Amino acid sequence: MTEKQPQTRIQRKNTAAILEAALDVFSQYGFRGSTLDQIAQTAGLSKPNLLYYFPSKEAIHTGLLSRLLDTWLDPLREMDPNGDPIAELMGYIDRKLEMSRDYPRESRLFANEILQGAPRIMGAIEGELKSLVDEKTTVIRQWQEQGKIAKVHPYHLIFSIWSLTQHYADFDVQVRAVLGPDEVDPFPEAKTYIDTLFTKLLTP
Amino acid sequence: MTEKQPQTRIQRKNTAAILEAALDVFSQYGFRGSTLDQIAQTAGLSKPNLLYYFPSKEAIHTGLLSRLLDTWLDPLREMDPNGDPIAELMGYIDRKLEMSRDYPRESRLFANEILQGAPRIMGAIEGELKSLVDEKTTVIRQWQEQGKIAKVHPYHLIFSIWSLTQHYADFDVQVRAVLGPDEVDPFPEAKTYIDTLFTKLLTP
DNA sequence: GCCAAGTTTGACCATTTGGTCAGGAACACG
DNA sequence: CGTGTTCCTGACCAAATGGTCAAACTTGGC
Repeated sequence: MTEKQPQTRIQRKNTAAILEAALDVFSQYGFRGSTLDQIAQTAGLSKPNLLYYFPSKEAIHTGLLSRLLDTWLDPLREMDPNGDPIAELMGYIDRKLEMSRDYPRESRLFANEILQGAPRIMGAIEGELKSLVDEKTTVIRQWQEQGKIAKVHPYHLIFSIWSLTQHYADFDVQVRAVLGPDEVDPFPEAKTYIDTLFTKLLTP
Repeated sequence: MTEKQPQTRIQRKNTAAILEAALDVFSQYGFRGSTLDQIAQTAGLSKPNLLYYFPSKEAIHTGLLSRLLDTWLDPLREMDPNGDPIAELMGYIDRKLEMSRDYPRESRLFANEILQGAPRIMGAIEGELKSLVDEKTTVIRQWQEQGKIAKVHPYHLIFSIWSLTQHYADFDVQVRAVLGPDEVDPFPEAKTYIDTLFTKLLTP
């Protein structure tokens, strides 16, 4: 609310470096498992200097999360109630998978927060996220009434999109380990698989 | 290797209490985010007493993980190459979902470990887990050659089963928050949804 | 080139953390 | 009931952790 935008270039540069470093660290170790020293070192700053820009460890984490949630929900927001139902849903699914490929740390940061019981983000989940999902499931239900897509539970449809796409970010090391060293990039095949899956599921 | 089984009843009782408490704590905060004091308190023991049974924090965690992996892979092991393909796969899926319902902490412990890059379990993933998956994907491929199930990427099929079922354990708080306070138990509907999904996907 | 504002740091602090240890309490068992 | 073994604890330790602060150093605008 009363927050001011960074003014000087140094401020802009350093807050960005801190958030970048914090994303690295928090996404891997979770809030409690991460240390300020670790973040400071990754950002190339001293710890007191870090605390010059953010008042506390918690503030950095909160800063990251609030920043994240918005972009995180964008793909779902883009789903157009007036577009072609199958195309809109497949578009959403593909965008979500691309986010897992391009922003795996963000996905893991989120996963870590939820795993720990979402203590710092429950409000946004029960608020923003839930209302967006409520809105979009209503659209999905309409599409189903019109016979445009198969009748499956709308909320669980959303959950399945989240889980299938985010899995490739959150469980990346497992996916790569199981596929073996030959497979370099699992995403192309993942896309094919997921597209097939949802096409078969949603075609009425 | 040179480990001995707990001998006395007190040993049995206390090691069990410790592992139980450690599961509670580690599954929520991950290895680095958990403290011995927390585990000791949850187990109802003093910290030195805890360290009388386990030599270190790491030993408790390792003990938990090695114990877990075996039971965790059981549902997949049970999949019978000579049974009916669809029935066998659906059986596996249902068993996996039941594990998410009945052992959510184990699922979260695993998720936490993978999120952190699997530093303490990589060996088992590249070894035991990978060879089991390799074995079962071969079976799946045979089923596909015989035209018994649809031809989809076997490895990604396994990944999708893991992700969809474990999501209900790992992201439990999010699922419940989005479904709202009326929905008490998301699992019955989840089972229906997932069964539909894989039936549509796998039917040739 | 000066000065106020913005930036950085070393030294420091209280608390927490993983872990040790000597000794005492409880137990098993002849 | 005695005694060796198992079990438990309070006191302790060094290192790490989140955070503070006064003082020094840069920087930008005039």
